[in-house]
Amino acid sequence: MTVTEPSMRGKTILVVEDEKPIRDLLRFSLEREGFQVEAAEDAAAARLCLAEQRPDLVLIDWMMPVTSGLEFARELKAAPTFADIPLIMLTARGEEGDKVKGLNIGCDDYVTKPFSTAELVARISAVLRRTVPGGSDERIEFGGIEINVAAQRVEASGQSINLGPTEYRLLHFFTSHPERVYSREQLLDRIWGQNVYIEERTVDVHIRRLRKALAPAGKDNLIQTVRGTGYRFSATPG
Amino acid sequence: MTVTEPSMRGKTILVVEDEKPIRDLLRFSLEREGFQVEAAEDAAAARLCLAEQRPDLVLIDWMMPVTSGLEFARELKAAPTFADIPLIMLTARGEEGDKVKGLNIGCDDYVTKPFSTAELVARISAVLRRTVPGGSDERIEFGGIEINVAAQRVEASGQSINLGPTEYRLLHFFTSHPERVYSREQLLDRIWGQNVYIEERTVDVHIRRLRKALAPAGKDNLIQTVRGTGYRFSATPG
DNA sequence: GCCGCGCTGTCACACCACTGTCATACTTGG
DNA sequence: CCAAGTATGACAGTGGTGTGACAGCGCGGC
Repeated sequence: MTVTEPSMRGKTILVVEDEKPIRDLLRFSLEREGFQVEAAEDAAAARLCLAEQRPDLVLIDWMMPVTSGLEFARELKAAPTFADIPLIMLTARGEEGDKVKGLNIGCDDYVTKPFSTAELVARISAVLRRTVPGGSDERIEFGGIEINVAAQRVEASGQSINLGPTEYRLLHFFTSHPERVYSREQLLDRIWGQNVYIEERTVDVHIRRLRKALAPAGKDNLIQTVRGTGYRFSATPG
Repeated sequence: MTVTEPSMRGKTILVVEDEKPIRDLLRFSLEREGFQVEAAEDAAAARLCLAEQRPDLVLIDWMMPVTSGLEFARELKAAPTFADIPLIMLTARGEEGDKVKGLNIGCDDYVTKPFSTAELVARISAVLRRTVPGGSDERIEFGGIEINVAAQRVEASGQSINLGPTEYRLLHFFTSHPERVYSREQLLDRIWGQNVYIEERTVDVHIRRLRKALAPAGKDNLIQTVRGTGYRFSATPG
């Protein structure tokens, strides 16, 4: 029985799990649902997979030797290239809840062991569904700003723009979602990650840093403030 | 005490629940948090509500006579107009299969009964938070005024209109409820939110500000004064 | 190890758009 | 023409936003 809808089929999932039986179970269940599965037994192997192919979702076991799942998750979220890949963690019962949430990584969901494969698949589908299609494009252009995603390089009005990781991700998000208002809260969710506890005003600061970086190219006015709501990236002024 | 942040205030929630006590409890708890609540006791009534007003979120009880919650959820997600409205299901404890089916249909979260209202509100807020306004490029048009909900932008007669937050909400309300008189009190309730102590005359002032903003486009006459009653938004003069 | 550097999140302060209220002028219906 | 209802302009307070500064952190070089 395959409950997964067509849009999920062919999505690649990277499974990071040290115990072989569980790893095999996961691979079996997920492949039966039509997912493409890459499996890694530790963080090192996972890094190799990531270098080779960008998965659509990463599934990480909380308990792992050498580099723990938490550390690896943090590592992923710190890397601008991978930070926007959705993340699901496998935790043992009892580790869940406040303890996990307090740890400030931005993962998208938790599944507690023991889990039913049906629930796991359902949650994976749910996360993938709300993850917007864009992301792994080679090149993005909007309003005279050009982003070379592979090289993580930004150009505006012919000149090259130097950005910190967060500002890069902000701009990347904006250029792929223009002409829409986003609240500070939504920006935190989508750029810093879900379940991350950061002051809303911090968004303002990064907006300002991004504007400052875009100013020399005269592109800072693309970021518009919508008072009482949030920010909007748009080509038309006003 | 209201824990809900301002951005949530005024959001409309459609509650579909057949048992009256629970329905009343939900209405009470949600309204206390500043949500606008529409309640329906079965799928048929819910369809009526949907036809009249588009809610920001739908809360469906799993167990319902005639059309089950699952069926109704599926129906919603199949309709292009409503598919992007976030959905939360109320399920009985232990029905893990329900959870899975729900998530597979595309519902955004589920809450198991018995639930604490605090948890319910938290989950509703979480879902609303990550929902972008105007999910499917929603556009409202009336009498030559065009509102781009996603971008929170207004155009009239080709020119762009700049509005403050309150005027925007006013216009948004009017364009989605045209050809009908609203008293100052009703407008205060629906735009400022209930339980707010504000002079009724204040409505006049904001009406005037909105008219002023629409005047350059010649659209200020769409807002009509109904002496002794309130205001009406209408295309036909008089 | 120690240092310097870049990046991050937070704060305090300043500014100004927006808000709610009032006083006054105007309109309407009886 | 009067009384009640509404439009309008002005105004002070509020709160949302811009901005510079700063301490903590991770990292690479020395």
